[in-house]
Amino acid sequence: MATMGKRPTIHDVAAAAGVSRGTVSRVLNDDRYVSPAAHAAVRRAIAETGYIVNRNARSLVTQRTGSVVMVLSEPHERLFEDPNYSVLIRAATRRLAARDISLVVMLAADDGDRERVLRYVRGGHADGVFLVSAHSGDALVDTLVDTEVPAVAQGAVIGRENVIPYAAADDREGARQMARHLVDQGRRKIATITGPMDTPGGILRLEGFADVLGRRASKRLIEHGDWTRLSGESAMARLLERTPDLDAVFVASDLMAAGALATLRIAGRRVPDDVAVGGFDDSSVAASTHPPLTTIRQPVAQVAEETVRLLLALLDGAAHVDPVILPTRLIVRDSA
Amino acid sequence: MATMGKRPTIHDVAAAAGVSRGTVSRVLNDDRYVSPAAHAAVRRAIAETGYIVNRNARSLVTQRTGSVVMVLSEPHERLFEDPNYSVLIRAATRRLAARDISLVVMLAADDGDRERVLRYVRGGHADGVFLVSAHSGDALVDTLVDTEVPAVAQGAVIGRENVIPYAAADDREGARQMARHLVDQGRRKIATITGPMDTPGGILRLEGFADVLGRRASKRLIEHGDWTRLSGESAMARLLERTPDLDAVFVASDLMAAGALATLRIAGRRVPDDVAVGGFDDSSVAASTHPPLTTIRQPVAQVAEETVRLLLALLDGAAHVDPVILPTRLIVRDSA
DNA sequence: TTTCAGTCTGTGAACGCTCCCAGAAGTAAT
DNA sequence: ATTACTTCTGGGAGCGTTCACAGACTGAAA
Repeated sequence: MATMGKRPTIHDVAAAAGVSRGTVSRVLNDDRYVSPAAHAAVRRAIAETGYIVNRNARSLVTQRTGSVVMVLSEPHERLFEDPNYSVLIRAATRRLAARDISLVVMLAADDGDRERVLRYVRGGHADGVFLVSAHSGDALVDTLVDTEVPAVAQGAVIGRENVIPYAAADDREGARQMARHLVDQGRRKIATITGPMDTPGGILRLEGFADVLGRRASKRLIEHGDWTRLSGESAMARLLERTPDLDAVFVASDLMAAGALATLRIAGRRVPDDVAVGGFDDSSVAASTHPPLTTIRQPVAQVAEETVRLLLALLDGAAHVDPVILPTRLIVRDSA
Repeated sequence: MATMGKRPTIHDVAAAAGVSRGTVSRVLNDDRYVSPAAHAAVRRAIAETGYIVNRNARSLVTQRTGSVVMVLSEPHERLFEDPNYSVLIRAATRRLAARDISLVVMLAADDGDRERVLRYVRGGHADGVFLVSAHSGDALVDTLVDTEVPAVAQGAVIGRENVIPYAAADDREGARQMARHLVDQGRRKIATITGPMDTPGGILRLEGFADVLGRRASKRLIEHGDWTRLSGESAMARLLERTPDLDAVFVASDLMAAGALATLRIAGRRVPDDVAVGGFDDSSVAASTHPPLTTIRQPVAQVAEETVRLLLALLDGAAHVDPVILPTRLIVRDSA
C-alpha cells in the first residue's frame, strides 16, 4: 500500500552512471577519492533516476538514525494549556531540519508513556534526546543517563544539572527584574504566586523574588500554583484572604497571572491602582488580558534553538557542553 | 557514541531459547504455528536478554516504518501564535502511541521545507502523512497525492476535499450558532472579521454567518484577517471607520477577537454594551480577554484524534474513508 | 499400511546500504 | 626498470530482520 512502483536503489544509480555501488556510496558520503568524472556521472545518474537514499538500510550499518526524540514530560493538567510548546517544537524542528535530522515527539505523562519512550530510545531509534520540563526524581532521566544516549534539556533538570546539559532563560534574574520594578513603583506589600517547587521555574523565580525583597518576602506573602490558570485564581484568593492589604503580586507565569487577574476583578480590586500584577513568560495570553500584563519576556524560541545546538554538539562527539542561560527582559504594559 | 555495548539480536534470543531465528520472528509477529513450549522459551529469552527489535532491519524488509509525519503548513506570521498546535500534537501523539507508531513533526513554511518533507516521505521514512492547515494550491499536497502515500488532513484541504480525507469541526454550523446568538440578542448591524479566504475556516465561517444574516451580510460589514491578533486589530479599525454604527461583530478566531477587543477599547466602545463580540475556537486566550469572550468551542483534541483514526484506517488498508465533522458549541461569556 | 492435511521448525535469500580490502592506474623518485 | 606512494575503483561481507519454502512431525482418515 504505502509504497510506489519500486524506488531506485544505489544499484540502479551505479548502473546508470557506469560505476560501482562503492563509488556511488562515496559520492553520497565522504566524497574522498572520487574522480571528477565519476563524481559528475554519479550526480547525473542520481538526478535522472530520482534516487533517494534509504535511511533504514543506512542506519542498519551505521547505527545512526538521523532523528532525535523530544520528550514532553508533563502531567495532564498542563497538557493543553501552555502555548509555549508550539513555539518550542517549531523552533527545534527548524534547527534540526537544517541538519537533516528529524524530530520525533513523544509524551511522557504516565508510566506507560515513559516505558514506551525508553523502549524507543534504547531500541536505537534516536540519536539523541531532547527533554522538556523533565521533573526531578523522574526515573526516565536516570535510565536515559545510564543508557548513555546524548541528552539535553530545556530548562535545568533539578538534581541533574551537571549531568544533563540544558539551555534556559535566566529565571532568577528575570524574577529580580520584576521584583525591582514593583519595588520601584513604590509597592510596599508584595506577594508572589510561584510555580511548582519541583521545577526550576518554580524555584528560581521565587529565589529571584526573595533576592530583591529580602526579609519582606515573608511566608504569608508566598503561595504556590501549578502553572495552570485555575491554580492562579485560587492562589490569588488565598493570598487576598490572608493578606488583604497587599498592593502587588508577582505571578510566576502569565497563565496563572490571568487567573489572578480574574480573582482580583471579582474581589473588586482595581489593577494596577489597588494591586499591581506582574507576570512571567510574555506568552500569547499576556497581551490579551485586561489590563495587558506587565511581564518578563523569556526568549522561548531562542532557548529551544540553543538546546538543539547543545544536542547537536553532543551528537558531533563533544564530551561536555556548558549550560546556556539566556537573558530575560521586562515588558511593561498596564498591569504594573 | 550513541550506542551501548552491543545490543542483543534475534540471533541471541534464538540461541538463548534454543530455537531458530524464524521461530523468534514468528513469536515477534503473527504468532501462528508456534508451539506453546517454543513460545514460552522465546518469551523468556527475550526478557532475559533484554532484546528489542531493530526497526531499521525490519523496515528494510517490510517496507513499513512505524511512523507518520505531521506536516505543519503555516506561513511564518502564525507560527508562534496559535496555541492549538500543542493540543493537536499531543492528541495525535497519544493516539498513535497506542499503536506504537511515532509522530515526526515537520514544518512546511517555505519551499525548502516542502522539499525536505517530500524527500522524507518519498524516501519511505513514513507510512502516512498528517496534514495540518494545508493551503489550497499547495504543490506539496498534489505531489503527495501522486505519491500515493496515505494522507489525511486536519480540516479540509480546499479543492482536494474528495481526495484527502479529513476531520474538522463544523465551522459552518458553528458560525451559524454565533450569528443566531447575536441576532437573538437583538443586534441589528452585525459585522464579521473572517480568516483568510483560502482556508476552510475562513470560507466556511463566513458562509455560516451569511446563512443566518442573509442579505444583511453586506460587503461593507465583512473584513478579512489572517488569523493573527494584529490582523484582528486592523480589521476592526477598518470596520469601525466604514460602519461606525455597527453593534456586533463575529470574529472568526479568538486571537483575532482579542485584537478586535483592543481596537474597540481604544475607540471607546464598550463591550458588550455598545458592541457585542463573538469569537471562535475557545482557545486559551478566550478566557483571558476582558471581557471574557463569548465564543464557539471546537473540539480540537477530538478533531486531532479523529484525524489520526482516519489515517490508521488508511494504513490498515481501507480504500476509502469518509470525512468526519464534529459538532461545535456556543460558549456564552461576557462579550456577547 | 498408506495417504493426507494440519502444525511446527529451520534455513537460505533477500532488503539497500556502508565498510573494508585488494588491486589497478597514475606519478615521481631511485 | 624498479620501487613506493597516492589516488581511485570494484566487489565481498555484513548490518538484523522477514519471508518463502522445504521438510519433519503429528494424528486421523482411507
